[in-house]
Amino acid sequence: MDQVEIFKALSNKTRLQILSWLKAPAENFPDHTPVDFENIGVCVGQIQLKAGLSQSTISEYLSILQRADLVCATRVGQWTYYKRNKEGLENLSKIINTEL
Amino acid sequence: MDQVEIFKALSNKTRLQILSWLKAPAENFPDHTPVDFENIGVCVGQIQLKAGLSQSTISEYLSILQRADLVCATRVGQWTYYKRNKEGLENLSKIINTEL
DNA sequence: AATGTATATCGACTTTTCCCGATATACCAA
DNA sequence: TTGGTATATCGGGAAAAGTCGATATACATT
Repeated sequence: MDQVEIFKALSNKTRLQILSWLKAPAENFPDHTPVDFENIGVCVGQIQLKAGLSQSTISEYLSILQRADLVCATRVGQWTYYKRNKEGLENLSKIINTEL
Repeated sequence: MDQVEIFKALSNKTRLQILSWLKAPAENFPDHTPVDFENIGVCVGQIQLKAGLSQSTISEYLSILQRADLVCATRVGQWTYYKRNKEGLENLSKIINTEL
């Protein structure tokens, strides 16, 4: 993954918020249907509701975050659940600590 | 400093390169006039030469990095020397490790 | 098969970023 | 004070990102 694309993914207030929300899904999505979102994540609709932007925008934002390896997606039925990508975030941390 | 602005500053190939060059100025700017650039940094002209973009572009890029607290500037005579901002980079690392 | 719900993709418009050349400013040297 | 060098700022045109509504796709239910 191109480093620039990682930072581009993070240079948007809403996308940064999404990532921070996904760090603590239970606190940030208390109304989420009780699937095991600590493991599979939060569905697009809940994120959209919280973000207050259009469905299409949030869907695109999530795929930008996914392309940057910052979140990962799991499709279950008609829902797509997104959660933090731990490895991608650790990789980012390493980039900052060793290359910049 | 707004977090988004920090990531925006980093979402450009040239600006990322500048930051990585400034991590090891002695290796990356061997032709630099022997001022103590480990301490005060590298002047704009040398960075511009290495980046291969126009003077105005590099000057602007450096001020974007400075506004994001990623580099700091020292004016000496007609030169402005830029170096890494250690604190700003540590702060960024902390943001990623604790908030994302 | 028909309908309903969740998400993804498309087309368009607006705002922001990229990057330049030209000009301004600051400093130095003769 | 005149001219030279280094950097900063300004104005602009092209490209990319932000964001939407409309539409497509995928799946579930009847």
